[in-house]
Amino acid sequence: MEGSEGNSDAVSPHPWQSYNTVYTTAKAGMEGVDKEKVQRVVYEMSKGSKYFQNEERKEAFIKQKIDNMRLQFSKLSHSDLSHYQKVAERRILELEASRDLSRIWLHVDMDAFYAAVETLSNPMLKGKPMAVGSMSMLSTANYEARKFGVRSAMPGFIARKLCPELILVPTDFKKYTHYSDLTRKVFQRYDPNFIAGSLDEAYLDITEVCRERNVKSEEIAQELRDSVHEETGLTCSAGVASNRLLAKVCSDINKPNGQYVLPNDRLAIMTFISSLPIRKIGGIGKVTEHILKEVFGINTCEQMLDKGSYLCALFSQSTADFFYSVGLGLGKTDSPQASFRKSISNERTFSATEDEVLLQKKLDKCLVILNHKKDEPCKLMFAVELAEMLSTDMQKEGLHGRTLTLKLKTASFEVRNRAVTLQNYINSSEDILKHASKLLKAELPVSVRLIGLRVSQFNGDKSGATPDRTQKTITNFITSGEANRKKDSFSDVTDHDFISDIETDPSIDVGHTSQLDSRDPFDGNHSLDVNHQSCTLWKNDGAEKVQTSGNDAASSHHSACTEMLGSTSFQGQFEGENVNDGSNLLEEDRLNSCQETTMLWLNDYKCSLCGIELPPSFVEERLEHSDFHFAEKLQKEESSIRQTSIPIQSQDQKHRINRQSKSKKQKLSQREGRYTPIDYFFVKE
DNA sequence: GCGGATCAC
DNA sequence: TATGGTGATCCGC
Repeated sequence: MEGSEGNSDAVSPHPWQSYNTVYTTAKAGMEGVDKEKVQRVVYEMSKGSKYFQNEERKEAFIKQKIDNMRLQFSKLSHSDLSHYQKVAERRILELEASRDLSRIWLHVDMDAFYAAVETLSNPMLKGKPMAVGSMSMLSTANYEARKFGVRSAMPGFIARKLCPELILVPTDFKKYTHYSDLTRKVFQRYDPNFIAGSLDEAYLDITEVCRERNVKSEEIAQELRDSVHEETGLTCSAGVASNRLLAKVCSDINKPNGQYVLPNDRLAIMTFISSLPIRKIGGIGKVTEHILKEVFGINTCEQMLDKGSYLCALFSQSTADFFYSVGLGLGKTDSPQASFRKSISNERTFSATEDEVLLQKKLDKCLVILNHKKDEPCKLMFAVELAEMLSTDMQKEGLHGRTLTLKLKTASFEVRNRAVTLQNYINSSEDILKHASKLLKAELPVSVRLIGLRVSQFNGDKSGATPDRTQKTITNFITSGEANRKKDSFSDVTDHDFISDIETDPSIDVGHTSQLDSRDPFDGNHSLDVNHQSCTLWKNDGAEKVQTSGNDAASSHHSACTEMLGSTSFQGQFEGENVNDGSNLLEEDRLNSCQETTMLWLNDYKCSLCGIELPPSFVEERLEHSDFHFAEKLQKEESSIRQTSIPIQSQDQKHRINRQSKSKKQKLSQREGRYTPIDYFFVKE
């Protein structure tokens, strides 16, 4: 399958057309963009990269999924179809009966928020194409830049190709938080229980305001937007509708600096929904859109109802319900009290470009900490750092969890998760590290570009023990909005189970509105964002105290961590390293490494390759250091071979990856690969 | 309970 | 040179 893709690449005169990126989907500010050109540039810049290859792999997987569904689809008999037709009709009627037109929801969305804030603080940027982020990743772009096809989540180096004049501004999260706070003070005046979706958007139930002041929702929206502009200097867009799903769609319609009101009228809603592309709906992303289009020919929300019988035939009930509710324009209308986090995590991608000197400094620090930390192997450095950061974060919120998940992203962008559920609840860095190490060691050797740790199943989280709370009738399901499958869908879970945790945590006020999503996803310095990681109360001004108190500590901790993290050479260690766990399996590697060592150390303490000095007593450390050079050497050789490698080899790699991720047995066979000499390093991912 | 995938921001 | 981080949910085992 991958081979045929390669062929079509060579044959097709426009190969970029088949490279499906998310960058050309219709979004605000993308009108009039030469999509063909954007597609071509993105393709040209990506072609051949590890990232690109992984995208192709995923694409092939989705195609297979689509083929499978088509097959299932074609197998449906007439009697099947008539049966499903009845089921669908009944379901749709039930959902229709749950329609609630009594509330008025407003969705506010700041226009190009980060970019707009940066322009406020530096007026020189005004009118020029600009984006916030780095050469690796953009968080947002202003409207001048969007004209060139520059988009959020696009790597900066591709954006520069599309728009050579593009100005890149690094993220400054403190600034965005400050302005976000200002906007929220305005929101609060209209709905004290507003839902902060992220730093730059919020949902407000303006039913009461409209009623009390006897004003139209349209005027409220205009007034709110004017207030936001007056108090921040920033523009925003708003959408008003009978539920949150529709309000969100509406806020996008007249963006930027505009608004759209959809009346609380069934006919108006059905008309509005009828021609709406499904991709506009929150929860329907690239893949779902693709599947629905390719398998059922569904492009608009209305068609969700037309093809209702197929949907309930091939999807689960909850998924089909979601699709139907989209077709009917139904959404959440309730005001959730609070939502509690269900997991906490920490992950880091290692930069591939690392200065040699910097690298050495890191290694030195590694050794210091290594010594301090007793016997922790050097290559678990990343895990050490992550565990410490995670533990710190957990302690800030008084969280204890019993499930630990290790996330790895290999050099070929394949993502793997490995989890354990423990008897006891943990939150110390030592405990986290102990179990993370086990999980990690079981995966070695592997070349990784990212490591992540996540803890879930918190002490006091009884959601699994009270399934009756989440088991609802179909009517409840829709009216409470769970059919939307969106993040606060469990907001109706009562909070009595969490009280013990909350009360012991000084940083959390009872009755708070949580903002789990407020962390800046793109900010390299995101650790600064302590306040948004914990639950913040917007009903109280006390939240601000929490913010400032956490920042400094996190900041200094972070800077120490970033210096530690991220180097190609360390990645190499994950491949060629020798874990000091006494395992016989590893002994051979260790011997090899010792031979290297004797060649390496001058007068028993000075490295002949880089000059670092490690006292004779630092036996383990010197061994690790040797491994480092050894891995480095291997990697250099590997990359030089890869540069001249032929496509067949990468095919081979893919097969190995696929096999290996299939079962645990395969993982064992991979481990046996340790006995294979050098060329082993060239074929694994 | 685990792991892969999808989605949002 | 170079394609992120955090959290949630669903599905199939």
